[in-house]
Amino acid sequence: MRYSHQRETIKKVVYGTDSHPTAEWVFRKTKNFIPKISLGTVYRNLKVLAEMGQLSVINDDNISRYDWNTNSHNHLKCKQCDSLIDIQLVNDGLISNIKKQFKFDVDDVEITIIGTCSKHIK
Amino acid sequence: MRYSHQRETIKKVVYGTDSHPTAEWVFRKTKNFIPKISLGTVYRNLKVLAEMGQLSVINDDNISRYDWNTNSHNHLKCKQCDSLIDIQLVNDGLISNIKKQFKFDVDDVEITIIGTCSKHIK
DNA sequence: ACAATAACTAGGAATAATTACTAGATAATA
DNA sequence: TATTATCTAGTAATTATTCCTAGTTATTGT
Repeated sequence: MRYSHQRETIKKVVYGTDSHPTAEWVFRKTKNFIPKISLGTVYRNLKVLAEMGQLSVINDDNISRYDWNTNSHNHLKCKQCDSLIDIQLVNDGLISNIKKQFKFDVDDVEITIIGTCSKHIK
Repeated sequence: MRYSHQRETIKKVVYGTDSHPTAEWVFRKTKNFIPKISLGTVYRNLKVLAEMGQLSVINDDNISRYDWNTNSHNHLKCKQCDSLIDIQLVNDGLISNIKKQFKFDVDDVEITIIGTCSKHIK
């Protein structure tokens, strides 16, 4: 893996927000630093960064969003403002339970709580 | 909402499998009964059936899959065979906990356990 | 049974997100 | 500094899905 200015900049952009941005958003932000960057480059580098474990990919309503937080964590998704908020749920015993009950080797537990955030509860 | 042979057939196809099929799969299967059905019709009717609460939509790796099981339930996703298996996790107190801790009104809890199913553990 | 009509369909065009391709640019290396 | 393997910009292609439209069909009142 060779050094690339584009990749480093893309990484900094993702690391600089908690908004779980889309590729398009990262593209627009990165253009501020590298005006001639192309969308394909953004997609390719987001993918390799994810493969290297330097960021994680969230599947939100059939579009990919990216997250600098690679620790296992969960999300609150507000239907009103479409925002994703990081939370940490403790699932003590869940994984070993699944393993026992279903003979299923767990790699990851994805939990998304869908609803309405405090800002939008009337 | 008028009766439609196409919609009823699409519904039967989804209700006849546990495989959480994609629109494409439903399209191919439905063609066995209505050879001239169009993919657009399948998409439109899967959408209205979901809106009517007669089936649910699962977001799997940026493609939509459909499930006759509209009760709240969770999934095991095997990375080897790409299958989704229904499970029922009890989240006693989780929802009220979220409500209290984050002032977040919960509509739905999506849990997907990713890993390797019993068939593919070596 | 029949006409009127609103909802539905097939077929294809359009859109959105993402990936693939290619000629030229650039980082690493000797 | 020359070589070269990897990377990029720009664009074409692909995939999943939605939109559009002329024609079809289920429903309703007569």
